[in-house]
Order: sequence, then C-alpha cells, then structure tokens
Amino acid sequence: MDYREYIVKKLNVAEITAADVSLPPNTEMGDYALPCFKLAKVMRKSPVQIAEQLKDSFVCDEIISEVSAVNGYLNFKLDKAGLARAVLSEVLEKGEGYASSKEGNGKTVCIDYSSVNIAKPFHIGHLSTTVIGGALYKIYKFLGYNAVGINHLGDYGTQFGKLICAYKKWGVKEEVQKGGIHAINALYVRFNEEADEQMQSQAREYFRLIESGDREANELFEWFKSLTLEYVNGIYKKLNVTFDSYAGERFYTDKMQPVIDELREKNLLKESEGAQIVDLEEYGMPPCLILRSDGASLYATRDLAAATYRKNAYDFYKCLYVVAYQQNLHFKQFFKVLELMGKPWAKDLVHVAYGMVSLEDGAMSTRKGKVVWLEDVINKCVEKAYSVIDEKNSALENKRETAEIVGLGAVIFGALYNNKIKDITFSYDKVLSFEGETSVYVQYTCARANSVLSKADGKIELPPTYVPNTAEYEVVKTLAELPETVHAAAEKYEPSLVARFAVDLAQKFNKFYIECKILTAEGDTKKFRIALTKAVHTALKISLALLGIGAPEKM
RNA sequence: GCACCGUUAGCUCAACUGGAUAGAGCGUUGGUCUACGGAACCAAAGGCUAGGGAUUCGAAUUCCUUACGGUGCACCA
Repeated sequence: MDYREYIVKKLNVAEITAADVSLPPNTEMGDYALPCFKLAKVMRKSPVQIAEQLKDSFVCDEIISEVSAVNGYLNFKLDKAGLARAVLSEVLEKGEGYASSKEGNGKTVCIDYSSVNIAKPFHIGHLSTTVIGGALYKIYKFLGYNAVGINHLGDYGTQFGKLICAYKKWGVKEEVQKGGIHAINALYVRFNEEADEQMQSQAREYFRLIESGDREANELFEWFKSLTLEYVNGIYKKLNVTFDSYAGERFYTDKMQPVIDELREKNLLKESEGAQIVDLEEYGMPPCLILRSDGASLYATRDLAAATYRKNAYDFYKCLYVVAYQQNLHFKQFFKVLELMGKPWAKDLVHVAYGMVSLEDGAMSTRKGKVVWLEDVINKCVEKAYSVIDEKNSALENKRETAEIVGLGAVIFGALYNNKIKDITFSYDKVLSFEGETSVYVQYTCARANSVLSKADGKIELPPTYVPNTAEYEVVKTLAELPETVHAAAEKYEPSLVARFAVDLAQKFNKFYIECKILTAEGDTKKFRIALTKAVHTALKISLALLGIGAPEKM
C-alpha cells in the first residue's frame, strides 16, 4: 500500500503530489509529513495557517489515525494496529517472496560484470564488480526481470602471445597443470621481466598465430583459458554469483566488421593521424578510436560490436556495465557513438561505475608484488570466523560450513555496504571486524531470531488487533520498507541500500529483543511478538540472499 | 592545462534527492545478565557538513568560486 498516494488522495488539493509527502525526523511526530511552505505562495496564506486549515478538514479513518499541524508541517500518524497487521500478514503470507514483484516481467536486463582476464588471478580490485554485479543480478530477478549475467572475458590481445612465448620457453606442462592460474601468471610476470626484443617479436608472432587459427597456438590458449575458468568458477561459487554467458572479447572478433562498415556508411568514420576515429569534439570529448593506424581493432570497436550483438540477441530493456569509474570516458564515448549511429537503444546502456580499491600504503601494483589476492582475503575471513565460532559456540555441529558462510558474508558485505562510487582503502582489520554494521551482525540477529522461533512451539498466528509499543512499531515500520528499498536498489543500481536495510532492521529488532520478552509474554502479546520475530527472520534472510550472503540457522 | 568524481564526528560511512533537532558503526568513557544467544543492549562525549559567495520560506543536498584528494584525456583494456 502506498501511503503517500493515499494521503494525497484524501487531501484532494491539486498542487500536492506524492513527492511532496516526506518523512518526519522521528516517529513521535508522525509517520508522514506534508510541508506546507510551497502552498503558501499559491494559497496566499502562511504555511502555519494552511497546515491548520488542512488539518481541520481532514477526516481520520482506519488507516490514518491522527493529524496534527506543527510549524507549517502537517503530520500524519498511521493507525499502528492496522499497519502492524497489514505488514506482518503480508510478510508471513509471502514468506521469502516478500518484497519480490512482477514489475520487471517481460523485460530483459543484461548485466556485464566481473569480466575476468584470462591468465590473471583475482585480486581484491576485482571484488567490487563481481559482487555488485552479482547482487544486481539477484535484485533484478527478484523484481521479475529476465536478468542475463555476462562475463565479458578479457581473452583477446597481445598478452596471450607473450604468454605462449613464455610457456614455450620456460613452461613445464605438469607444473602448469598443477599450479593452475598462479603458474600461468608467474610465466607472464617472468616474460615482462626478462623478455628481450627477440622474444617480444616472437610474442607478436604467436598472437598472430592465435588470430589466424593456428592449431597449436589455439590449443595452448584454450588450455590457459580453461585453467583460468576452473579457478574463477571456484571463486564465483563461493561468492554466490552466476553467469549466463561467457562471450568475451574474442567472441566479437568476427562481429566488428559490420559495425565498422556501418560507421563508414553513415559517414562517422574519419582518418586522423593514420587511425580511423569518430570525432566527438562537438560533444566535448576526445575522439573515439575505432581502428589503429595498423588496422587493428580497439577496445571501443569490440564494445560497439558487443552492444549491438546483445541488443539483437536479448533485446534488452537495459544493458548495464559494472565497471570501475576509471573508464567513465570510454563509456561516454562509446555510448555517444552508438547514439550518432542512430541506435535508439543507446540510451538504455548504463555504465554502473564504482570506486577503486587501494591499499593502505598506496595503489596496488602487480609488478611490485603489492597485491592482495582475493583467495587470501577469503581464507583469512573464513579462518577468523571459525575461530570466533569455536570460541563462542564450540558445540556447534557444522562449524566448518558455518564459518564459510560467515567469512564469505563478511567479504561480500564489506564490498557492498557503502555507496559504490566511493573509493575503498582495503584493510584486513576492517574486513575481519565482526561487530557493529557488518554482515556478521545481521547473521547473528537472524540466528538469534531463529533460536527464539525454534523454542516457540505451535504455529504462528497473528492476533486480530494488537497495538504495538514503540519498539515493536519501529520494527514493523522498517519491515514495511523492504519492497521500496529493493525497488530503489535496482533503480539506482545500488545494492548498498539493501545492505543498509538489513543492518537497520537488525538494529531495530535487537532493540526490541532486549526491551521486550517474547516467549514469556502472554496471550496476544506473545502471538504478536512471535509473528514479528518470524517476519524479521524472513526479511533478513531475503536481504542477505539478495546480496549473495547466506544466513546460518545457528552460528 | 582541460574534463569528470569526491570532501559530513578522531576513523569508516548514512541522511528517503530541497524540509523540522545532520544520524549509525568503530574507537574513547561509564553502565546493563536470577539470559528468549553479550557476535547484544543503554548512556555520555564528539559537527560552523573543507573555506567563501549565490539562489529561497528553508541548503550537507542546487549554482558559482577557492583549496585539498582521486580518476581520465589517441592508437592498452
């Protein structure tokens, strides 16, 4: 139920829309408020008078129980018992489908995220795109969209020629097979350190061989690719993310020519310094390079082909690119080129930009060995979780499994809790912190609620009318916000809203939990509180699941 | 140099998109157990929202400007 619309309808004043209805700073004042200052000009009266007048003509009902006028604000209080019953019965009835919707039915959203490079292990810099994309994927699905997760593999470029060259010179098959991606990466690093001019030219030749379909070169490349995918799939499984397509850059090698032809036909292509470009000067941007002076394609060329392909293959409603803000200009340019090509769907492409990760002593640098590998972070978090569980609840049956869920939750949540555009300075202290605004706090609260529920025998039933106290009412009101929160998270491409909701609800519940006895309460109070606990447990599980985080029943 | 992004409590961040007394967590100090899980709860201290202008009933939020930090700016992705 949309209370803002309801209020507007009841007020029946032409100038007032739902957007004018705001929230008071605290619940004692009311649940909704209408500032009357804008109306002052139109109605030629003081805001205070207007508020008074509107108050006098407002008739309360079973939904809005009280109206007051304070300093030019008109404050509305909802009927607490009615709201509580409406919210709780909805959550209990829908269960883990609460806050899901059909708003996206019939619409496809492509989400390009994670996009790993072949032969490069995951470091913490890859975490954001992976978990933000993964969460958006789940959120869109929850809202009824057909979500298509695309891992746009970085599988094209001269570095693979280098890799093959390095392998031929130094590689040992068994060692690489055993060492997997780290062994491959070591070869690549060694090449960059030791290769002389002769090897560099060999590398270019190997790349050419891959391109021309040479069998040995391609077999080696495919082998490296499969070792990489085997490795990343292990990480994806832990992070709870999935993909529907692994069509990477190579996939588009034969799909670029039509795009280039089209650019030429439409007179957008221009020669400059030997290269083929699209001039974007009149839009205040540097030119978008389509072909190098040696005729080779570029990043933008492949992205143009990929976007075109995706439109044809999926007919998307939106196509998201979850990529760091470093590439802001690139996306602006390539979106603009599509617009100039007359593609009406260019407006449906969205660069979901997020901030960068650095270390406490500066930027990461693979060359200097200043890297924090994601596996290490995951392992440390799981270890820490295990030791905390062992200390606090050593009798727990499945400690290992639980530690996995808790530790991984901390890794994922840490990357999703803040506004995505903010830069992050990675610190182990922070990720390993299990108190306060963390996933562990949310999981703990969930387990706590579950513990209460397991002790409450009998089925859950909601008393017909029960007027909640302040603590209970705060929980109810927060619960009511989940649908809007999920919707906003999708609309703003901001999973952190869901993460914050989870913490907020957990805080409200813990406050209630301390203040109010549940199992030793009596009659309707007991029934209501158990129902409330059940609803909180459900809503917390939903929010964590949308972020890709599990909720152990005990921990 | 130009463009974009950021700057809120000691630290990490919120603030429902222009509304009332700017809120949380961490850290600090002091409290709460005859327990439904203390990974919790309560309280205190901590703010001229980087500085300066402008817009208006009203600004952390919009505009201009300065400072500081980050990112990008032609054949890498």
